[in-house]
Amino acid sequence: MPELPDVEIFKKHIDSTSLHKRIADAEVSDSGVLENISGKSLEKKLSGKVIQDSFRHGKYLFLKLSKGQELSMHFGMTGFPEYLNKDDEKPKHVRLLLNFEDGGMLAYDSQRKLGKIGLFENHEEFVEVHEMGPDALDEGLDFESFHNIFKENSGMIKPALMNQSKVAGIGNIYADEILFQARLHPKTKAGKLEKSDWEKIFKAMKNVLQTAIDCKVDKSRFPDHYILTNRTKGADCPKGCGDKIQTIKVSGRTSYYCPDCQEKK
DNA sequence: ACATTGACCTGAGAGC
DNA sequence: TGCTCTCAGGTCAATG
Repeated sequence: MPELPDVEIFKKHIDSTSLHKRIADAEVSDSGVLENISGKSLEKKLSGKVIQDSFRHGKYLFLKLSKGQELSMHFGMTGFPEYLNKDDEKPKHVRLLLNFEDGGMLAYDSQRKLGKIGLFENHEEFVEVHEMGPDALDEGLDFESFHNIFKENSGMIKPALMNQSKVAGIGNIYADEILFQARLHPKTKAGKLEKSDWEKIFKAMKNVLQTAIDCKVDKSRFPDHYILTNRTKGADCPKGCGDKIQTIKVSGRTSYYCPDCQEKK
């Protein structure tokens, strides 16, 4: 589930519950999710630190700790953070637990362990090392720079949008939504797109991602004309064109689209 | 350079 | 109820 809007909601959750709290101690219950550090050493580095700030870049979240370093969190397909009060029941697959001095806790849960936690100097360095593109909602990412990133691309549009080294934050669900709103078939070759198509994609990208955040990624709040509210094969096209939603594999991932609204170029 | 496939992990849901 | 099969919102490496 965690694409850019989900992670932004995670960030807000952490900001409102865990910011400025001091970690009394940390428990790594599965070091399989650690990226560049051992469980013991991460526990040691975390204890006594205060979470001073948080940042998001694409699907990654960073917690800035007192005395420097930042804890990076990626959530894979099934991960999420959850703040807990003393007697709250813990989620099922906690891999890292931060115990705050005040008795509260911040859990990092990841059922499938596809996410990663690490400790880095700062998120700017992290983004560089991982060769990530600009965040999709970065205000500095205007249409010109967006167009420049993609215009030479020769592959299909959907995998290009999901490529984190071009623009960071878009995954399978939101790529489908962006292309549905821009009325472009997911297999369209990027090279065939005109500037006006890129403008549509750019607008749809900013709009869809921001809307998802404003809706707190709660499906029931999304606009009716969004495809992700009824991601079902054979469902009626939410634009009311009369056609039915179909699925197709695009670079290994299932894509939902409307054959009538999203004609292939 | 790009597309495709499988691997990484685990669990939910469908079908029998 | 229990078994097997398929699928899942992410990424990475290997192969064609």
